[in-house]
Amino acid sequence: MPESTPRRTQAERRAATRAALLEAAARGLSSHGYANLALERVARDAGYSRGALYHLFADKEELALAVVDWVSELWDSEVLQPARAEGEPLTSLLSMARGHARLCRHDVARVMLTLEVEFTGQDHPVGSAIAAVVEQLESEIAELIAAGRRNGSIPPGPPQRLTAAAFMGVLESIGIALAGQAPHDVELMERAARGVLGIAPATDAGAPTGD
Amino acid sequence: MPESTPRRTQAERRAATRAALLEAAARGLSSHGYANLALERVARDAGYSRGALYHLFADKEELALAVVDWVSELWDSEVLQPARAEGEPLTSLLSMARGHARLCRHDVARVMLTLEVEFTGQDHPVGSAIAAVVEQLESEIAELIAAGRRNGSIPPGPPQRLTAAAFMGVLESIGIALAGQAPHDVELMERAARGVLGIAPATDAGAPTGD
DNA sequence: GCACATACCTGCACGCGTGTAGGTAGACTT
DNA sequence: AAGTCTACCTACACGCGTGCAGGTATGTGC
Repeated sequence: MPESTPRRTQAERRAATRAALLEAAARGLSSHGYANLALERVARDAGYSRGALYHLFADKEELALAVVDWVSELWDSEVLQPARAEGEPLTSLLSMARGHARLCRHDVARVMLTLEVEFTGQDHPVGSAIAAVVEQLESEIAELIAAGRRNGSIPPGPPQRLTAAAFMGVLESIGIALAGQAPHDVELMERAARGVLGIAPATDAGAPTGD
Repeated sequence: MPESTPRRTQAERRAATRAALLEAAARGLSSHGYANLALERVARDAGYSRGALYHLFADKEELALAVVDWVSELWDSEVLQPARAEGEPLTSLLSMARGHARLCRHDVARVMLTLEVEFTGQDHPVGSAIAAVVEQLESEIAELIAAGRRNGSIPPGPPQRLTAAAFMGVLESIGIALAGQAPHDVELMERAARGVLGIAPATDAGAPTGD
């Protein structure tokens, strides 16, 4: 939003509008996808007109790529880094699952899923961008799985790449299935994560049983 | 495809073209989504022109609804019915997981995921249609979970509706993650399914370990 | 075999969305 | 304080896709 313009420097204005547009674009992409997203809506949503948008971004594609970049960095700092801080591979993976569950409340994570689904099969720059991000994440996951299998905390199973892909998919799907839910989600996310890894569920006796 | 027209009755022609258009539309929806799907492409893909399409379907919406119906019935006969044939709830659920893994090779299952993602949040007739289908499936899954928990084959856990939603999500995500893969997918699908249900992995010793 | 119905096609009007050009008001330079 | 630069807006041209109307050819009832 352009606020009441209390005498700001140009750089500040630029950064502020850019951020507002990026956030609006992220929300738009998350719920409407790329092709079905009208830039008029994005700009209007952020409190500007399409002119401002085209002044800050070359075209629709560049805007989407910026969003992908932003989301990717968010995921990296909010989920990946904390997970890496854990020493043990399995603990790292479960930490990722919990972190992702938290992130999904801001519906930012939905952007990834939406774009991934929309572009799989095509070869569009935006599609390649999220594909690259996902690929990167899956590599990291695959390595953790390998390490966990080596030190015995994760039992053997299907090939690492496949398992990693499944792990990633589970994170995404459960994330959207439970977006904006009660803290149950963290437990469900962990159960599912353990499942793909082939690990027996944590011995929880006090879990709620019905609905 | 219109074939070399070896003297067919009108009903036959109608049915044949309708089927061809439906299949092409399903493929199109699966890879391009609804909004981004050009009917010219669909018709051309099926070997006809847009005129034929508008002759058999009132508009784009009706076509999409027909596809949803078709896919829903396919899922029902190929996955749900066999699963229901099993007596035990847990066995039924795992059967569903395996059946879905098989179906995903025909990329028909992708249609559901694509449309679901595209329309969540909107209130478009097509969105409501797949939402209804998914809702129906989740109900069925929830009941199976409840039954399994009652007879002790499935341990207690988060509320049934949530668990069912997660189960469904896992089916979809793993389905697309492994579309067109080797038979590993069935095992991975089962592991993940067991995971959301909170069940210890099957004691498999002979599974491949690396990639 | 003639009139009719139906499968299917081509051409047109309209809406919507992107990208661009030209204009205004506020910020930086000297 | 005058000139320039930049954030931002409005207005237009263009492409693309949907839906419809009018046409041809092929099956169907009498």
